[in-house]
Amino acid sequence: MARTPNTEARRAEITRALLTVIAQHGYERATIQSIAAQAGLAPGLIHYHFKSKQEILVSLIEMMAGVARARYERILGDVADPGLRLDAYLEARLGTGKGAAADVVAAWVMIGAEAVRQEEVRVIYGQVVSEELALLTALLEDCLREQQRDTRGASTLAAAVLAMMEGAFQLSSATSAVMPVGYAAAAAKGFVRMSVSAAPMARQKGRKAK
Amino acid sequence: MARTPNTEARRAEITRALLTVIAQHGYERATIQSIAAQAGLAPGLIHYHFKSKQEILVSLIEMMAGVARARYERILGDVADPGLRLDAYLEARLGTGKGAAADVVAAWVMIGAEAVRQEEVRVIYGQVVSEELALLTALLEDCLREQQRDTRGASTLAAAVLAMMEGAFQLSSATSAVMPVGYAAAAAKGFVRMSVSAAPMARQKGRKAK
Amino acid sequence: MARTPNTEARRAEITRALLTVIAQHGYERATIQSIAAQAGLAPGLIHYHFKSKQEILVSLIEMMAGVARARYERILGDVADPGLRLDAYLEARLGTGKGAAADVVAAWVMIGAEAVRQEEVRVIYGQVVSEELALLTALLEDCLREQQRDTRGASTLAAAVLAMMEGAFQLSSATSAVMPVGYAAAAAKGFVRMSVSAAPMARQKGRKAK
Amino acid sequence: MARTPNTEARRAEITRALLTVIAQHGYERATIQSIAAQAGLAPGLIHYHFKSKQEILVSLIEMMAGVARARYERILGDVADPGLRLDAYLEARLGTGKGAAADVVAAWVMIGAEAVRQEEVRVIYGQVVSEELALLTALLEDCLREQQRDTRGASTLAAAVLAMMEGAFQLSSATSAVMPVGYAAAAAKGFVRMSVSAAPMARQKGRKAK
DNA sequence: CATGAATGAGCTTTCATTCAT
DNA sequence: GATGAATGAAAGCTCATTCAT
Repeated sequence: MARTPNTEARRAEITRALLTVIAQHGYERATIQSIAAQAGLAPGLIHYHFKSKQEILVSLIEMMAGVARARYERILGDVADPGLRLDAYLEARLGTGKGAAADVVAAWVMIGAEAVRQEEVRVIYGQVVSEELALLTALLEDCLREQQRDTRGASTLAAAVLAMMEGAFQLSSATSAVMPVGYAAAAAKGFVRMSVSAAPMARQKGRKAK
Repeated sequence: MARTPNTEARRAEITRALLTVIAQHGYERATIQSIAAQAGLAPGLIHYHFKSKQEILVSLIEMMAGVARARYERILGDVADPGLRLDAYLEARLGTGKGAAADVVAAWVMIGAEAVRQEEVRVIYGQVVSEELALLTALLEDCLREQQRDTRGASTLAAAVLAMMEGAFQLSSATSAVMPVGYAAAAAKGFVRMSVSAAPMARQKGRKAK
Repeated sequence: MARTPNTEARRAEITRALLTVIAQHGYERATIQSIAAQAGLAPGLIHYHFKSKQEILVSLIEMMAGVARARYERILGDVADPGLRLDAYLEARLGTGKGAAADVVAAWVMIGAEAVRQEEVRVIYGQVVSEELALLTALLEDCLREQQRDTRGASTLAAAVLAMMEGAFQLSSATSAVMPVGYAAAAAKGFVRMSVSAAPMARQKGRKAK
Repeated sequence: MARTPNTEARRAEITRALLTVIAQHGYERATIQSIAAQAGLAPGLIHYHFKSKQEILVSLIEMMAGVARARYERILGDVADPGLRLDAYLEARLGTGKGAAADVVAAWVMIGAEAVRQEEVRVIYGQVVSEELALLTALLEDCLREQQRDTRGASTLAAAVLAMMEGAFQLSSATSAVMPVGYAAAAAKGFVRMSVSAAPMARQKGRKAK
């Protein structure tokens, strides 16, 4: 008798539409009209499912974080060797498959810019970055530990790798043909490998440094 | 009754005002009114000196590029040793002095986002990035050459370092207290040093590789 | 499969919900959604039972008039003495029990404002006011007649008392702690008593003045 | 060289336009477009001179309060006798001259309704009502004192008279031809006169009751 | 050159009403 | 009867740009 709710599906559609539009025009220029057009919906419907435009943005960030999380779990579940796991991670993030997801990358860059000036976005963006940093730090610690090296530099190293990734996204989105193709994944892998090899050995008889 | 033309000075004032405003609010939200207020000028005067808001943005990018260029020439003029020159460069870009110029960094991040969606901005932004890439490549080649190493990987390495720099700007502007402090300069220096050391030796009697 | 029609009950629920919402937000801001929420019903149901939002307002005015009418009949039925009847009426309208019905008073004030600008509301509101005026006039005439006084000033006097009542509603709804507490009932009673006492005596042998 | 500011004049024009529109349509339906049209201005100009629609309303209330204040000072300055001053006041507020200012009365009624639901409006409205109450109380105290009567009931009496005035405004705006014409001024005068005469005498040898 | 008012298009958001289920 | 999604026409507000003074 009653109508079946479809809010979750609609919210997902609208969120996806924002991703597409934001990748091309940025958040400010992603008008409700354009989001609705992209989703094939009436403009008024957007605000039926979302209280504000900002809320769609929050939903998008959460969606992207969720997708990334799921992907890593899948990828990392298949590989046991720490070095290979790290390579797989970097490949997944920076590798050539990226071409298929240019709009995801561009959208992420736009979200990063929005985080600079909007408190609420900054908080959520910071959480996602934190999570990523923690994941990367853990992967690096595994590599270091395998080689009986001191793990204390892991988080700094992770931050540098994360910066390289974010910068690669930025430059690939904002410049055309300026940057050498495919440099990022190789460079990041090399950076990590060299850094791990250069890390000091853990103290012989000590337990893990706290 | 002849007036001293002050157009150039006014343009510079307005351009600097845009830098301040854009760092806080982004380009879209940097209204003519707010730029004028920041510069202490009447709103109507802005469009006397600039044809459009976009033109101020272009002027800002050029100003930032010019300032950077001047600074590097000064810094690099004092140092002869290639390794030290590179260190000086990275320190200047990523070092602790950056705190004093947080708004410059934030403005640059905003400009980068604007480049994603505006053709004209993208072109100029790309030129600046290209220049930076060329400078960094040259610095790296000097280092490699000094150690009789093959210089062919220089531009790829430069791209990776540039990405790390841009990413560090982004993350420092968009997150608070998420990233370890001061990681970027040290990491970039280490990355460069290791990469140079790991580069293959140039062929002994060969001419420069084409 | 025959359903028990519950339209009348539903209409009453919705009408009561409008009273609550209108008291807080006024008629314009009393959205269908908020009325439905207040009534615990689905939004779509409102327009099943009412053709338009305006129709709910009309229903509310009629309901309030009906409630008032029923109350007066009950109150006035118990008292025989004209002076006491008038006092009972004024007490019922302006007395301290009013606190319990602050939302009824506020809603009535909002309806009064709506009457200023909507022809249809004005007509119904005018009918209710007319009825009240007639009732009050009759009560006053009884008092005057009991003291063998001329009843011709009754309707003017009634109008003044009605104005005082409406104004007291307005001021109690729109100001906090500005007006002395409980002034209205006492003042109105005093006004009426003095006015009745001051009215000229009816001509001895005359029939009732028409 | 510079353009002469005309903001104050424009603000006054816009405020006057709101008065006219609000009298006909209420505050909610007084759209920026309609206010601009009434004032003969471009819609965008409204928000150049006022930050928000609400701010125009505040300006209107202040203007009305100012006008009333000025009028009373003029009227009351000419008359010395307390009883005549009170009559002059009531005549000015409720008398037949009111017809010329029907829109002022209607606007005031609409503002009163707005005060019920908007905190900010309620505060300002309350201040104006307070002022009026104080003025009326002072006038009444003068009358009572002249007759050596106790002045303690003045503020309650003033409140009742004020309520009668506000109610008369309401009923004259919201009903057509329901209320007897011109009842209000006469009734209020009578009410006041009787009340003053009925007030207890001040204690013989006492100084003025505090 | 300088000023500040003026313009109008476009934005997000609200909402009465309709309708498929 | 009942539900909740869908629609589209405003609404208030912002703002780059223009222009009279």
